[in-house]
Amino acid sequence: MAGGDGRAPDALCVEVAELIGTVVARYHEEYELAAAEHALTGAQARVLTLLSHRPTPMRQLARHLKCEPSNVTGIVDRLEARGLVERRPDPADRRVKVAAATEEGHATATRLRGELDFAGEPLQELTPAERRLLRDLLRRMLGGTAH
Amino acid sequence: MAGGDGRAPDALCVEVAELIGTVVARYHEEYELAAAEHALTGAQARVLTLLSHRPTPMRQLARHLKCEPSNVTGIVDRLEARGLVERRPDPADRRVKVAAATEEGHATATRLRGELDFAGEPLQELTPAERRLLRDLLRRMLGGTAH
DNA sequence: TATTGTTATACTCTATAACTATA
DNA sequence: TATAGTTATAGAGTATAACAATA
Repeated sequence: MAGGDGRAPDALCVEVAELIGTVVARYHEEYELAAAEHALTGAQARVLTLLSHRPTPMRQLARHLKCEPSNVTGIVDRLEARGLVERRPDPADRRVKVAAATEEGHATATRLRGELDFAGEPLQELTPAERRLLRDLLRRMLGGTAH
Repeated sequence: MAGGDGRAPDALCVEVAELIGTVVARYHEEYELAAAEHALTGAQARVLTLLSHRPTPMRQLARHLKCEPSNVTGIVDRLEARGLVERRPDPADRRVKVAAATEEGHATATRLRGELDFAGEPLQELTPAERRLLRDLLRRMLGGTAH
């Protein structure tokens, strides 16, 4: 951490950190709001979004969400009860269950994606050149591990 | 939202949106991790941080957290049980209870703050001029409502 | 009457541990 | 024996509704 190794806390860094905090807060607000409009929780919306990209075994889903596999059981249960997701067997390994979005699940995910385009509106405030600048700065900040 | 009003989804905007998503995810990871090191949940850490700035009535705390007042009762209960927070009467209105960090609460909040300096490390990747650039871009993006 | 805080209730998310069926 | 998924359990956060004390 900055300031934890003897450097004085830099006012500019603090301000940027606060701005990022604001971005994070607003991102979450919009995410939860958009999910709620489809009667989904944040966790359910995240799983549905993942599954709308590709069918995924339960275990792998847990790794993506960085939570225990037992949690995924419940989340997928609730999505399945609403007909948005289904469990399919894996022909190659009968232990594995592959969660996949149903047709209705895909439709919901698509509508969700449109509403979840957090950065879309704020980014209209910037010119294309500024967006490229922002992209490059964020890339540098996040280092090689991003993407 | 971009693309929701007829505009074609812009690859650059999508990329920036994904980068921001990465920032948000990393921010939360670090926040929860730092909180957990003090055996605090995210919500408890947020309340303790708020109270370390200033004592706050329960109702106002709920508004800050954007949740129902009944939730705050439980969070403050658990912080109070650990001696990090206390409830004080408001001399001006006997209905009000003012939650305040204890001495130990302030100490914990201070240690937490050092570890929570999310942007500190990543920002070291940027030059001071780049940091100013990033600050200005974020300010423009967030518009007048930030801060 | 309106407001503050709490209680009671129900649901979701979370981790841990034990279980089953496969491998 | 190891792995994939589930169940059981317990704790925490959340919203809703009803309540007591105070304004």
